[in-house]
Amino acid sequence: MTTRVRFAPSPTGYLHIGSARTALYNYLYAKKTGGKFLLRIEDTDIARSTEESTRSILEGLAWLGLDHEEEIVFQSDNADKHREAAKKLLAEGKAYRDFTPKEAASDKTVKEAIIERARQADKNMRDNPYRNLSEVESDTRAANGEPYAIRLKVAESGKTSFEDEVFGLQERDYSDTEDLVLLRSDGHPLYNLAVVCDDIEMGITHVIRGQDHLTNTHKQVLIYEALGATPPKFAHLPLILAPNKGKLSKRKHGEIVSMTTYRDAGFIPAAFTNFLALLGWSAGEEQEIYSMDELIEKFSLDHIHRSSAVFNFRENDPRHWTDDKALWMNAEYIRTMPLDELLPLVKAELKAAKLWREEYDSSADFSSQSNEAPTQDSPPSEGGVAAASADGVVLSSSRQWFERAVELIRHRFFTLKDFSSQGRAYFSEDYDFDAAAIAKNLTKFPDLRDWLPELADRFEAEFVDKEYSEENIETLVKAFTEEKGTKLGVIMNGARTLLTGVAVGPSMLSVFEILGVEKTVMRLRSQVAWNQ
RNA sequence: GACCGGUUCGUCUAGGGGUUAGGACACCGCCCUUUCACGGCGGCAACACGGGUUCAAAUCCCGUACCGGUUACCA
Repeated sequence: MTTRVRFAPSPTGYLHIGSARTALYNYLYAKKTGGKFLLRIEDTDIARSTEESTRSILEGLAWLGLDHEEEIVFQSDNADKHREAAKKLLAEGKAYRDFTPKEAASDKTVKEAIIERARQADKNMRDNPYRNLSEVESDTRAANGEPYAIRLKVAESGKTSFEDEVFGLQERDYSDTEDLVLLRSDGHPLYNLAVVCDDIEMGITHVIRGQDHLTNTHKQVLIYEALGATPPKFAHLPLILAPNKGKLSKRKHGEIVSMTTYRDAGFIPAAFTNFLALLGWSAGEEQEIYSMDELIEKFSLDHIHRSSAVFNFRENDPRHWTDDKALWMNAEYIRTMPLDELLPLVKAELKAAKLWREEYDSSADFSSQSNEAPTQDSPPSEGGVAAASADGVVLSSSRQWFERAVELIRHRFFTLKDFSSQGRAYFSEDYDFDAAAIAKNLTKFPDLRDWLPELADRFEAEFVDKEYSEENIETLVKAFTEEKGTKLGVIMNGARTLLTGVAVGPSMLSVFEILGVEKTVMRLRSQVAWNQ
């Protein structure tokens, strides 16, 4: 039997990080077993479900690359079938009509009422006066138009049990389970009934979902039994907690738990997926970087943890605004993933920041050069820019230049956003100067105000016909430094600040070279930073 | 309250009767270097507590504490 799993979010908000992980585990399990990963939107709560949420969730899944198979099932479309099932159970005497008037209450008071009720000691779950109403009276009252809900008639004694793939044997005494409502008095089916009916209908073999459904599962097992269906296998996932080990909620933690936040913050889907996979599961080895294929290969339900994980972040700390490990992993992907996979992502980021130039896509002005991306091993000084600049042309707009620039600057970046912020100076003349960099590298050495423009003159004169290579640049700058009787670092860091606007980055020789002599000269002469 | 579940460095985790309790992130230090959030080396840091079982317990059992989930005509 091929496995069929489903991710079944309720569309009441964006895709939550915990939901995303649930979706991922379902996906991994499906792929691992050669089964199918299905999607069902649980929109039976008409009041709270929105189309926008559905769209947002779909977007989140697409971003993560968790593509579902078959048609999306909208639970509300199956309401008739759910009603039928409830009626069938009613007819078979496995459920009964409850004529207790529905209490009109807002969400808030409902929650309070639950807590209130919970305070009371052991209540009898079978004390509903309508539980044993005669069939005749029940039918009569219904025929008279009296509103009623349909409740499952849970047996007086016995217990439900199922073997959870993660938590092991689960048992619950019937006396701890109330006669749950299957159908509301307004005729709308309730979650537990809808889930069971749909899972049966969709042929779901494994239900993989959050631990918060563990007690629901007992109720659902009861419904399966009443319906005469065999329950699927269940695997409950530990929860993801906030740093204070409390609930990680949309309300309290806002953006930090939304997938769109990570997409918009410049995360790489593969990196985030990798991070998520390790939050509650481990292959039992020391490897931490896994491609999707590796995750699929190594994933198994029995290595899912039983204890919840903390999603660690520090509020009001820009450097640790989200889980450090997620940040690290994203950086790791940015600096080590194959360049040709990174390039399109950088392109998208630059496009969004209006820094993209179509020339970066064409190799037209490099007819004699190969299209292959430079590897980390190949020294940059042998590349096309140097060769091209020998003709006195600065080709800072070609495909090859773009590839080299990305390769050069990616090593210190954490997110894709860094390419358009910290790395902005590589792609635009309109970049900002970091105040700390100015203070540390410029104003501390007032002489630089004269020296750097002077250095610009040297560059201009020297590289009229000489190759603009790192080697030649180094010779020139070193000579200049000695002449001024200062340290190389003073000149280099001053230049770095003017050329890139920031205090960190790759080797300055590479920076000079990648920017080309024209921009170098122009920026060394600029007084903009000095006037800030 | 009741029912259920959990507890290994700050965080993610490995280990499931005999380990100097391993790795990763974060943090700190040193090195490299023209700076640096790259890289290299190193350091700090954990078995919740109390009883048992056993020659031996982080590991098995019981209890306690703490944390979490559920307890809706929400999902």
